[in-house]
Amino acid sequence: MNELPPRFIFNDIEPNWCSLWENTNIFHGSANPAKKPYSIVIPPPNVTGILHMGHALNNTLQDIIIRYKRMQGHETCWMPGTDHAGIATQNVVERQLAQEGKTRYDIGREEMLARLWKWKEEYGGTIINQLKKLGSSCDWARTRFTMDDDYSDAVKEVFVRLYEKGLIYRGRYIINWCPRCQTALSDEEAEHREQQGALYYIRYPLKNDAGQYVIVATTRPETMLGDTAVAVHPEDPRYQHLIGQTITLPIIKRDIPVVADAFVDPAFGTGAVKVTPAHDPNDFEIGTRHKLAFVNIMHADAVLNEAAGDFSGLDRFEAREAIIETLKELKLLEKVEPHTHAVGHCYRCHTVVEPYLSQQWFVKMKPLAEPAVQAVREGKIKFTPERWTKVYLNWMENIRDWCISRQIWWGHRIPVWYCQDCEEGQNIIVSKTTPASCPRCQSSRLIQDEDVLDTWFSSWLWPFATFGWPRQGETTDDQINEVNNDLSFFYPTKALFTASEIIFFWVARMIMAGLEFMGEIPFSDVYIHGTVRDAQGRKMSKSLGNAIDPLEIIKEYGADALRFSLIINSGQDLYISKEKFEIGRNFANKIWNACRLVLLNIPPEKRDPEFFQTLEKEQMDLPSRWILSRFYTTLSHVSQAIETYRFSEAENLIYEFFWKNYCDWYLEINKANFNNAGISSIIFFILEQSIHLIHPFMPFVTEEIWDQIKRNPKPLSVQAWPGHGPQWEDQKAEDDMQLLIDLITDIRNVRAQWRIKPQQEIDCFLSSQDETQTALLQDNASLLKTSLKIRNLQIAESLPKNEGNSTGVVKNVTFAIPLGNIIDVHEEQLRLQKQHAEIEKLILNLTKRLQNDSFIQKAPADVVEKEKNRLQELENKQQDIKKLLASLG
RNA sequence: GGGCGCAUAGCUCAGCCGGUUAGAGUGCUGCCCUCACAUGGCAGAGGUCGAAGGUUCGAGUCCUUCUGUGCCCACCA
Repeated sequence: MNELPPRFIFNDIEPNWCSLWENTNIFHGSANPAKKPYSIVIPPPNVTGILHMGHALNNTLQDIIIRYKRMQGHETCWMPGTDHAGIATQNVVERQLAQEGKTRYDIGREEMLARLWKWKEEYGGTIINQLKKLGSSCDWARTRFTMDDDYSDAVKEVFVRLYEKGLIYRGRYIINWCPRCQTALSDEEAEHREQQGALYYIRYPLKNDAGQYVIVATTRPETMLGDTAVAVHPEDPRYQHLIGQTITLPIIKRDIPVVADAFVDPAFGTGAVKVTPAHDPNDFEIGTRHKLAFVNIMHADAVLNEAAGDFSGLDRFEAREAIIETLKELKLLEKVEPHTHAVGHCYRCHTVVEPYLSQQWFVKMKPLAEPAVQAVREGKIKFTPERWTKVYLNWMENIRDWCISRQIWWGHRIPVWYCQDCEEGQNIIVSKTTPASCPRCQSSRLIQDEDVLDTWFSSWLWPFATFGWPRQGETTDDQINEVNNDLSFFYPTKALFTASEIIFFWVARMIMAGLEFMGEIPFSDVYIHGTVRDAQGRKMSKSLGNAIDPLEIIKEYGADALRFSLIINSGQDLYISKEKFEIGRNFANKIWNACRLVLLNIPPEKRDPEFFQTLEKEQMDLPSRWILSRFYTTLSHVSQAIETYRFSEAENLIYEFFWKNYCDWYLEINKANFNNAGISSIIFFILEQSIHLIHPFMPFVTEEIWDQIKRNPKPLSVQAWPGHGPQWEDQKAEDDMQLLIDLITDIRNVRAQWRIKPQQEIDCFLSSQDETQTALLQDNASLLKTSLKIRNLQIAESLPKNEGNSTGVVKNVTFAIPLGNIIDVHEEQLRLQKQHAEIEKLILNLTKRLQNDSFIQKAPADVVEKEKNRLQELENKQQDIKKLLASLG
């Protein structure tokens, strides 16, 4: 045991535990009717992902609770895996291609998919390995990918079922289009950011009234090339005469009508709106209502097309400039006002998205949302913190249809075929497998839809597709049976941990899918943790260069340090700088060194954590009764905190107990008492139990210590959580010990004040009017003597005459330290006077309160009682201080 | 434009149901390299709990308004 180093060498130790845990498969869970299930599913990181602080926080939280539940004897399963991340992954491989000077169209779909899979095989495991380094106790053997064969099967099954139910439809609508990725995006995938733009006021001349014009205002003047009407509010008095008139659209010279539509807000701009049905969602509505023409002026890459006349070939932003110039020349630009507005950006490549008219597949959301709203309203699913409930409900109640088709190649291809020999609109075949012929006309000229599904259309099945759905019940072979058991055993899962940004993308949709396909909620608790930011409050990002790499922290401070530090700061959003991780590093080191002290002083044959339990509690000394009480109250508070998802509080309790109680007091007091069988039994017991308590938070250092202790061949990860010990909880012991601690602290203060050398011994007189207190002091005389380096300790009814004593009062105990001529009487007086004044103030306030009839009548009796006792105590103390002052002369 | 947070020691934050003298970490000051740990020990200084009202016997804690700050949602072109 002598080779235990004085530092916790995490770099050597952590990888060993990672591989041992994984190789022994101890985190594997399977249907086990003898135990209660506890399951969570990981929010699958993108295969393109590399571990950032958000992942580290998210996964540490999950690991804490799953380790805790595992130790409590649940059959646990933490399902790991990755998400194929359609657009993100395709972008990565497209960038590789670009270096070869190629695009995906150059190499074709098949070759591109081959490259994508190759990339996935090569790099897709990166983040999983990084999660392992964190200590995540996932059921690694189960690791799933959202494009695994059976997972794809689930996705197709879902598409077919929804289609057959009439909840999936195809249609031409305005969607968010990313001109760079050249695909449709859902509303959630368009991130709106405030931007400084301009509002352009343009004159639109009336056709039959030379010189007259209407002024319209727009932020995107280039879209005027696609205008097919001008709209005004039907009751706007300014424009009554215009309704039904014709306008000649400048530049393009198209005749367009003025229509009346209640959508128009008369207060905004000029109250007249240009209508571009093919390039704006509202205009699309107006266009539909008034049967206007839909003129698309852009190619898929946002370059203007032939419909733009002279401007065709220009990019949309170039066209904007050109149009403005032209309008100026034509004297049709009335004015330009600065205008800030929210502009949508692609959440993957940050290009400004274009509202674009195209044919896409949609999911009708209202019918799915209703039960999902219900489940949350009825409290079947609870959000923590609770306030996110409202955010969820608000979104769900205003939910819009979900555009699920993407014009990319990496993903689940839409299971739809079009018959070339059937009429448009009647030619759709939806099928899980490739159909041989058209069921209507038997033609075999079928073409599969080119598009793939939104990545989230597979992610939303994660809680049950990962457990084998939908093969459940389809066959009876043994392997499938096991799958079936897993699904019914582990579904629904218990808790979901994620960040607030993901509520709409994923959480809400999983709830809908769970209810729709499993008939049951996917999880009962949703824990929303804070965002990790840098010290200035900015989001951590690679482009800002302010990111702290969790892997760097693991290398420098250890995974335990990373985990502990993140969690202790996780009460709200986290503002992280490197120094924040020192607390975890220092604590891990402290635990390690406490272990060294204990192991170096108690040889293996003498390690007996059961021995003390054969002793009568009354025979134990105060510090022992105190530390046992502290341990068991801490244990129950920590358990409670974890159960209610108050993780930072749990860590605070542990930190306080282990460091401040166990190390600073119990071990310090008993350093010389290792040969006492009772004491060393307790020292060992508390150490051993503490590492159980700490293990979910800091698995590596505790596992290593457990290994050093060698009490049981199985890893600490699968040991039992400590049982409760109400018989050891002892408030009296805690109070008594606190008195001694306060007394010792005060006397040390005196030593420090008068510059008494640490090694110098002193004499000390103690006195108390209270018999039980006197007894307490006498019983613990040796503790006081060693803690304070006291040569002669005298406990008497009164203090000796003051001849150069420094004195003080703690509760009802007075003390005097004879120091002779080093005492400056004046300073000593000042110190006591200051104390006296403080107490005077307290007494005054308290007396006032106790004299208030309302307080006596209305406050609870125990509060009044407490206050009375406190007043009594303060008055005694004041008397004591007066005496001490008098003795100074 | 709506909605939601946050504001407590120099800094970062705890403070659950309103009830003793508001806590911790870090930083700062002083003393200690005492044979587990200087990533340590002991002791200390430091707060009118953002502002103003209100409810209450009693408010950091509940209510209202305001100020500052952060986030989310939204089809005012």
